[in-house]
Amino acid sequence: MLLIDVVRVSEAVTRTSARLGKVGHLAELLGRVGPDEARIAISYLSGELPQRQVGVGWRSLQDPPAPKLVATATLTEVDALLSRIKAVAGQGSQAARKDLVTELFAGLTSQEQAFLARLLGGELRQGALDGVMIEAVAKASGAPSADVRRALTLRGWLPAVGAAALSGGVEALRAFRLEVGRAVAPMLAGSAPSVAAALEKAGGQPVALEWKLDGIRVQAHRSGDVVRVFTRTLDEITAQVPELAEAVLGLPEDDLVLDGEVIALQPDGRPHPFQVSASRVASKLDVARLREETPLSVFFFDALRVAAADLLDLPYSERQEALARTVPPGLLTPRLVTGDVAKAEAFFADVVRAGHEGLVVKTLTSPYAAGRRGAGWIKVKPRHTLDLVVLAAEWGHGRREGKLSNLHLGARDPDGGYVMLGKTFKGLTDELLAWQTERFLQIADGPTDGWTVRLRPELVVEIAFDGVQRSPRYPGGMALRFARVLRYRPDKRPDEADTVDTVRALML
DNA sequence: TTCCGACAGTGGGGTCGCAAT
DNA sequence: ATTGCGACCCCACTATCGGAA
Repeated sequence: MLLIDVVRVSEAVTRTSARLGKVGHLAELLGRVGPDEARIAISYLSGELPQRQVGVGWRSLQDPPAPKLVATATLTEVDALLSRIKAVAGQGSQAARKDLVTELFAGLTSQEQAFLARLLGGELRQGALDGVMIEAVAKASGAPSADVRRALTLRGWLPAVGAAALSGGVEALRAFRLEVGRAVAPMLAGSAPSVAAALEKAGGQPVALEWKLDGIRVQAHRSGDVVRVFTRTLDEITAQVPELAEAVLGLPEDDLVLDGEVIALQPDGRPHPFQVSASRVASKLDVARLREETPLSVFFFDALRVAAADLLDLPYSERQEALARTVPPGLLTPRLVTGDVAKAEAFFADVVRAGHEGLVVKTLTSPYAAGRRGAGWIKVKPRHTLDLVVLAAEWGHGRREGKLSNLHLGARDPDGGYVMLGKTFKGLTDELLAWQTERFLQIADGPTDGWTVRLRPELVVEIAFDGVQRSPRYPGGMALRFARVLRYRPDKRPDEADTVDTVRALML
């Protein structure tokens, strides 16, 4: 199959707004792709590369070579070249990699070049990723989408699942099993604004409340004396977290898959800032020294496999029993089972007082349904707010083209002026985007680089955020974590906005 | 007919490792 | 030594579609 066939389908999918229409276009193509190329086609059309990353980003694609006029490149050829680029990028020379990128793009028409550039940049933007592709694979193969989804949970990679479905149908899908040593797609949580709201979502039944630790999600696999550890995106980090391997090897079972969180704790048990945990887990050099300085702790909260028995389909309460039989209390995430709102709120106050992030509320009956947010797990975190001044705004991309979107936020400096604390584009409705674009252009001030529009500091906006973190980037040395717009405050003047001192107090 | 769950899109700050400057 | 880039860790929120109620 030619690359251009895939590009044409991608363009048709982009033009179609109805989800079922997108599925139809994708399924039609999957119906005529050969078995060797199914994996590649599914990968490209769900917005990823079979190689995952190849070390080529938007910057490397700034000056593409002259395009060809006739499309002749096959999927197999393009895939092989990308594999070579990945291999070269892994062993050094930027120049060699650049030559291969040029060779690849020189063999493509401008239409194909544009597609591949977006694919490499991770910005396909055709309105279809895994969710839509699952339906397309189901339609093209004749298998129920539930079987496709289930196989994806266990295998963690849709192109492999899709290729199996297209060649072997539902039988092939049902042959996928949890395999120790290969990561499972992790179960994700939705969110609620308060503990009471989370309990209500759970339907008034007793629920489990678990401490939410602000570290790195880990999935630990043990087979005999071999332990492997994976992140939420299924990347392996075994070498970076030796503490975790040792902890798992100390357990009485040797055929295990556990779900948990690693976090750097201070000697008094309070958590380090998230940056410290993230830095520790990301560092690959001199891990032995780093673990002396910043040891990691692990807390497990779920068991997917214990003593060679798969537990994913069991209700959460039964997985908990298996977990408690296998893992000593010191390695378990603190939890409380209750249906009582007052008790739940007291537990929430406990976790916040201990310096942790919040709670995850879990229904006792839900199976381990990977990849779907909001089903059985709901996170609750405390929310801070500040009234800040809009200092500038940036023009948006994609569906926000032509709208001023990303706000630069400033706190008032009591000595005069404003100190920038970060940016946000979150929480804006289309109506608000339209309003602020018009309003900002009235108060635009000073030169623009064509991207950022500086504003007279006149508008006050109420911002919600999760916390204040140290920042090397901003002049005040601090930045807001996960800032989002709640509403504009036309009732407030800029000289009534919150001050940098208020923000600094929140960081301590 | 209305409601609501799932999905895609739009980007945020911080950090590491690597190659080039 | 510093800088630019790619990748990935954490993530909130809105709009939309289409099946469920």
